[in-house]
Amino acid sequence: MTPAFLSGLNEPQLEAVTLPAGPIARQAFSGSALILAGAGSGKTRVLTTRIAWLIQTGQASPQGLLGVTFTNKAAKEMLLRISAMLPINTRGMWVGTFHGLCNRMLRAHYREAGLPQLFQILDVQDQLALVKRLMKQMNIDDERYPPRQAQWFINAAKDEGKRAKAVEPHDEFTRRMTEIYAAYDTQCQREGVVDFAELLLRSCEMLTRNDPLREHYQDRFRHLLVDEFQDTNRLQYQWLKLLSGRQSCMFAVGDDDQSIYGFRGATTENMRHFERDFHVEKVIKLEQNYRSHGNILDAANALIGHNQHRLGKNLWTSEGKGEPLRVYEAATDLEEAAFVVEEVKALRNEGVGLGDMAVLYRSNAQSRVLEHALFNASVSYRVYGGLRFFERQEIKHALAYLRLMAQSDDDGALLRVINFPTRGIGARSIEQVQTVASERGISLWAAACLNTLSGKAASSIGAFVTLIEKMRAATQGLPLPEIIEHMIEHSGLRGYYQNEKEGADRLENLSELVNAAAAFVTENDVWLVGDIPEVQVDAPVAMQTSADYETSPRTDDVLASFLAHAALEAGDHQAEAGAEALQLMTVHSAKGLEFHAVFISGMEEGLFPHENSIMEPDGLEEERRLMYVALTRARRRLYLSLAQSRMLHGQTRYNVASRFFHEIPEALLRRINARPRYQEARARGNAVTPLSVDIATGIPWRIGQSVIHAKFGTGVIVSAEGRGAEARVQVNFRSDGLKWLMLDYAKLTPV
DNA sequence: TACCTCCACGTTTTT
DNA sequence: CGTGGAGGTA
Repeated sequence: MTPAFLSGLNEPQLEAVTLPAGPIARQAFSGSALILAGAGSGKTRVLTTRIAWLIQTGQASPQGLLGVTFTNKAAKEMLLRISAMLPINTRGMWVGTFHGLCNRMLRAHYREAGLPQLFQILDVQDQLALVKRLMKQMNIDDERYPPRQAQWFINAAKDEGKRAKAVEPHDEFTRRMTEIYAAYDTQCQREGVVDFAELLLRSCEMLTRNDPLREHYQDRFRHLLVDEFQDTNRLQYQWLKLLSGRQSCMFAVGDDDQSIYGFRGATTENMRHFERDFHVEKVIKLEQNYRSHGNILDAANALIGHNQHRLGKNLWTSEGKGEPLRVYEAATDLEEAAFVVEEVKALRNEGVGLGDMAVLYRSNAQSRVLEHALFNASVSYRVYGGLRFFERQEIKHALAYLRLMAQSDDDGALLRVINFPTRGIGARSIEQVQTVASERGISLWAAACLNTLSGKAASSIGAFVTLIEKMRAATQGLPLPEIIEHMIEHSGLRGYYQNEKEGADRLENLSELVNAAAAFVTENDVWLVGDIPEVQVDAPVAMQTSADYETSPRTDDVLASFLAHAALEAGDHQAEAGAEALQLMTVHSAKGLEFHAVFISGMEEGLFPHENSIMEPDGLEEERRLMYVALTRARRRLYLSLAQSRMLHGQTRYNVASRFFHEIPEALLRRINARPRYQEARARGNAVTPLSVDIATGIPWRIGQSVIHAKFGTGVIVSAEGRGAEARVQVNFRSDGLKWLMLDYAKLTPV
């Protein structure tokens, strides 16, 4: 009998879903599979159907498999689809993000991991604050050693699986960074906090060190299924390997052509390593695309074909060719934006939903001009990438109070709120506490609790300590939303924002936090008491038992879970409000999404591909993959637009068209306007400055003029100086960058 | 302590 | 051109 959920799959999809797995072969890991799934080829469907099939056919129990994704959204989607196919409760399944699953594991085995029971998770902001604090304490010059770079260094090292002592310092800079890293780790341990990368690293170390524990999980997870495998970094791959036993089958789905997070340590090498380490016999390719029309796919295939390092695949569709790609060349960024607005309005009038259109750009800075134009035209739009709910100032303050109540050694939390709202604890008082803390190697909270402070500090800080302890005592045993309610009231946050002029929104967000907590409790009650106990291991190691969890969840546990949730799932980048809004986002954010119509704006050398990427080893190839992602977002209509001049960093820049135009067959492109000429643009009042050179020759050289040079190829005149025979122009060449040329000698041809 | 002014900086960012 | 952080001043 064929399960209903298998119907409608195409041949390779079906093959992937029903690939024999398990102990058929004797070789370790055999049965593992790599699914090379192109954009829009039904990757998520294959992954979830595979899970359903494994369970339905009795090859796996819901508890015996592990499903890993990168985003919370993908994890939710996966669970949703599984429960649509099978009548099972997905709640206790180990399906989640790398970080979420690591968090779960570390909570269950906090002693083995060497962590306090209620360890807190630092988000990016918290982490940076800690690094800064530490560097100040260590007297490190933050000019020579910028804290951001230290943070980057630490995360990069952790993503490689390296502790400070494993880093080899080649020079003074890395030596210093390593020092900071070591101190940072010590401090985190002292405070009982972990950053994102630490969740992974700590899990890996625990599993490596603790044989019974590792064997327990290896034995339990017979099937490991990984989404977006091309985005895994070394550490994540190591984690997956540690969880795979001799009986385990790994099912990895990914697309090397959509690997766009190399700058964060993701490496497609993992795909090659995977084939080798897990004895993958056959790579299944999903190449039929269900999203886009043929011309769009042809363009994407042609473009990505310029990359050298590929596993190789070609998308195709059974749909027609559709429309050509529309290319619009504007004189200025303002004109480009105006074009987008007009076209969006036209499409809307044709019946295309605003929410089914997106404007993509390479970098966030490009959104401003677009927003401005859209706002003036009263087109509703939504920009991705703003502050998320749990990252808002008032929410961070509230969370800091909660963190302090749960786990007082959290210095970052203490520093955030010890004088917010102001309660007369100035820098001097805090300094006193810090001195005591560092002298004795204890947390700020512990230092504040000692009676060693003098003068004004003693009483004000004593009052703060009492405040926190009172709130803790008063909320003991209360449901989470009431705890938060109480805290907002008694911490003084409510009072503070009530007096603020712009406090209304913030107060609203604080109420929203209470709602979020209520929702969290409702959604997770089973998880808290029901799931963790089965992680019990009967092994001769000291390990907490299920008994710890069988009673109803302690207030602290619920609070800690909620705080972890807040850190790991900071919320949507912006509320879903008004789905009928044009979507504005970076190409990175667009990954995984699709739209009827897509505008890729800023198709210029220096912007896309980004100038900084050209220097990096795999930089251009990653930019091309990024472009590939951008192209494949569109279902029916695709616009590529560029501006000859654009305001960037307060200066007008003149860029040439992106090289990616030359990598797409001209037959697929339709240029929908004549190349604007600068004179005309100027006449229309656009900022195109005439060249200050004396035009003795009669050739109307102008700033922004596109030219061709016999040796350097195409470029744009960027600036000029001198007159007559002395006249020189600076030209921005596509391949060779900026060059100064004597007008009299260089044989420039206007384009 | 709060506000203001000046200066430096300016890819991408699932967790 | 805008922003955010740091530092100075009322």
